[in-house]
Amino acid sequence: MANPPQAPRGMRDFLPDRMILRHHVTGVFRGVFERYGFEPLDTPAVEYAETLEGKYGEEADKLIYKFEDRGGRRVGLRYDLTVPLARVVAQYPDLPKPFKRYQIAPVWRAERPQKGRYREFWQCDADTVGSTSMLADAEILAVVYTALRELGFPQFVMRLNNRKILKGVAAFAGVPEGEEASVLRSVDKLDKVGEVGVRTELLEKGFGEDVVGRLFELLAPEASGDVLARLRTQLVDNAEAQDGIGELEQVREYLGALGVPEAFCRIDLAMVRGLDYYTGPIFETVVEEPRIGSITGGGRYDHLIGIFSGRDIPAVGSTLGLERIVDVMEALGLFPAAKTLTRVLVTVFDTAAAPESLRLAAELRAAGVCAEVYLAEKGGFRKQLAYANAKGIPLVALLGPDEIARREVTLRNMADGSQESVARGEVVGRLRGEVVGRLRG
RNA sequence: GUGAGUGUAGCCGAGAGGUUUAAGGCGCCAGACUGUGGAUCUGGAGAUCGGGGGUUCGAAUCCCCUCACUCACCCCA
Repeated sequence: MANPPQAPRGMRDFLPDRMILRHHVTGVFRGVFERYGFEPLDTPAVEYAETLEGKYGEEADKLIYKFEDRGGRRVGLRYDLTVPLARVVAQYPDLPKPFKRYQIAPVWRAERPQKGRYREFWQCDADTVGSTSMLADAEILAVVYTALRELGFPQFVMRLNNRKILKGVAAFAGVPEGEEASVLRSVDKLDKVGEVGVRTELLEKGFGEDVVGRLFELLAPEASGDVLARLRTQLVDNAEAQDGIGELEQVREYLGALGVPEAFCRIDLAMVRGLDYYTGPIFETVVEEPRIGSITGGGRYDHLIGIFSGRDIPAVGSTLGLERIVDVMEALGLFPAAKTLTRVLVTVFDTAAAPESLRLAAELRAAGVCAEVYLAEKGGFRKQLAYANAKGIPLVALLGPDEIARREVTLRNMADGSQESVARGEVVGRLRGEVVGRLRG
């Protein structure tokens, strides 16, 4: 083993026990997406490089996996699911609008791997294309809320902000033209490094005391009262900011009507999001424990599709980060223990008895029960029970010469070792309740 | 891309230049228990100490390079 085989850096294998958890999560997401009327879409892992480039921002562009195909064409692995969606919408102009799609698929980023961040990871996106209404934005947030709640998350915070407000804040503070992004990047770290940390960083970047001071006049967390009402008066002269404030007020109202409790949302003026293409409301979800960064992220991007089609089409959406969500759920113990989906192991006593075992397994499967046959004609029940135990299969159907002669099956419960004899004809009826298509809680 | 740390059997992990023919635990295999798992006992297999080069009479132990992993920065799910 001079050169042990391994998966590429930052990319991982998912063994069955892991895949069961991931399927559980994506299954819940798919159900929620479809319940809200989003339809499935898939796109290639590879896009032409020019499709991907110049959409995310200067820093992010460097993290796109790029290479040449056999024909010398510059291509790249998709960096997210939003840009491919924009491409699709531009390419198929006849899609009825609003177009609501979801996509659950891997994306790639050539970053240095770290806690909660991988080079290959899955995003679960829901986006609405063709509506400028805040109904669409609120719906996206409701989808995120519903999905996380359905997974069993007891608490999380969806942070809301608006790019239009951020622009207004920068203007109010007197941030020089073209320096807004730099300022906002620092502001984004507020919850991480604190006000002092952000002030220090901004001063180090060369911004004046007055600029930084005015910035924090606006960013000051509320002692009481309403952030948006306060901003209304502070940014009274900035039409765009007023617009953004109005949007958030509307989102807030709709969210209430959609049944999303206020405790799960927070207007957070210091939340920025890194991607360039956002134009209006932006959102992300964080959990207190464990600290792992955001588990969802999204926002409105009214000009992205126009880059491809020449005609702007408004859009809004959010992504749910599969690996981070799985990581958090594990840390929180939100997964029921399950190493396998198989509910019953049917034993094979010997060559002569094997057909009986196969017949039983076939009947169980036809009834929808996940059933496995032990794949050897010898070895004894000892080995077969040890196998069931190791795999975590909860039930074993023992089928030896005695049972076959008596037209019975011995059902053994692996959890407590209890056994009972069941008439051969009643076994399937007895186990029908064991139908499983997914992880059970 | 920048910085720091780690790398010893499938996994965890002692050893820190010379009785190391490299502990121990988990797991694995076999037997006690030839129709019954998870407990216990006994025995067994499995490592040229990430890879390459160097220093030395002697290297898992020191130096250099390289690869991988972890953490932080940047950025982000």
